[in-house]
Amino acid sequence: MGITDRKEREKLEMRRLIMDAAMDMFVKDGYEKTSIRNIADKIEYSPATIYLYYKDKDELLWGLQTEAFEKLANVFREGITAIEPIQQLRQMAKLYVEFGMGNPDLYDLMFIIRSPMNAEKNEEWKSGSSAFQFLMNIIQAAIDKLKYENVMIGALSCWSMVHGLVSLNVRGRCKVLEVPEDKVQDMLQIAVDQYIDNITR
Amino acid sequence: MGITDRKEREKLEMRRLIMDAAMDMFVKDGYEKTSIRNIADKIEYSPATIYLYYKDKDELLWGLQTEAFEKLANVFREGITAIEPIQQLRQMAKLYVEFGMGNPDLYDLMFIIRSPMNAEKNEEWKSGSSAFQFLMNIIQAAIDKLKYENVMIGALSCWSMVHGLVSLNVRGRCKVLEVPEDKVQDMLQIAVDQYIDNITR
DNA sequence: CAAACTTACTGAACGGTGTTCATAATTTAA
DNA sequence: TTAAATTATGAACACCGTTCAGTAAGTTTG
Repeated sequence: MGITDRKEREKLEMRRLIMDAAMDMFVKDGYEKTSIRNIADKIEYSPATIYLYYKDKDELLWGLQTEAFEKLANVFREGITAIEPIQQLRQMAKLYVEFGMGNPDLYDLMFIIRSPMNAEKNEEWKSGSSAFQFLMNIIQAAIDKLKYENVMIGALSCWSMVHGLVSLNVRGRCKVLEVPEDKVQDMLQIAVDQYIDNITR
Repeated sequence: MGITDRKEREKLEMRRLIMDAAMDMFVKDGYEKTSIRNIADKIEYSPATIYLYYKDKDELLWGLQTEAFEKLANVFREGITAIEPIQQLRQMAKLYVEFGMGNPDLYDLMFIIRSPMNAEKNEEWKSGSSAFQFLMNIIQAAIDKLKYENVMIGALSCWSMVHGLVSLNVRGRCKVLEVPEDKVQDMLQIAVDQYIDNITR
């Protein structure tokens, strides 16, 4: 039955149409402007139609999040060129911070916003998991040269450090430093480098 | 003129009434349930009345944030008993994490939510600043025993570490660890302790 | 004391949000 | 061609923050 196949295809195309419009708006106009109604407007469908393809907004955001993680994965794939694990860790940390500072809305979606973490609880946040696994692998490979005793706690610590720096910045808490914007950016990189210095034996 | 004084008093009382109701709801029911309309309901006034005492919701949240910082300051005042600066840092970090994990909604307000950071930009986030200053003082006092070269970068690093741990948790990103809830809590403390070990000479 | 003025408060509305559902339009099957 | 199934939507619901004309209360003045 070819019709069923076409229907299947059309369903996927519609989902793509919605996803792409949503991602566009998200990257260009940020989270706040990305409402179901606005997305519907953009693709010239009724808001109700979107609900035929996505259960609710959370599910849609969860889809966006997954794509955002693919973006970050690509950044890592292309940017981590070193062979030496410690160097890899350095590159990874730098790329992470750059990604976060350069795509604050996507970063929000991936690591800060509460919403999409509620959708499909049993999908286990697969996209995020694999990024974390990637970090764990690097730390595992470098464990002899690191002061960490436990790979998972090490990975968590690394991640927390860079996430802490990025998220405090993204959410405007670095005002307390009373230091100009670009100076803060430098401080972040210094802090990251210093951190890796401190955890290497 | 006694009347003007009374009016002044009544104005302050009304602001307190609103603040208290808002704080109550925030702590008890979280951010989402705390709407202007709900607060108005609780204090048995019209929503419009609240706007006679607070310019907008941001200003109200900013007030809540300030009070939350006072709470945290009290936690520090009572909980930091050590004399030795490194020990003080240890205590502070522990208290910070406990506070964040124990009061996730307040933590949100103080360090994650975007809203109240827009209100009154020139007030310079005084409440947050003094908490950071407090951290800087401790690090300054311990600088000889720390691997930091710069007090501010050191303080930023410390803060980022604990904030990273807490905020990843509060926002449900620690699911990737695939480890039970209480185990994560332990890992946090280990990570914090380890971090302080790593930055001490 | 009554009238004029000032202040405090509110109901109703505006434009926005996510979401649902009966109904209409279209496509497929008989 | 007609009946059945799918797909799309308009209108509504219940929220949200916010504004503003109008009312009610308190204060000052004649």
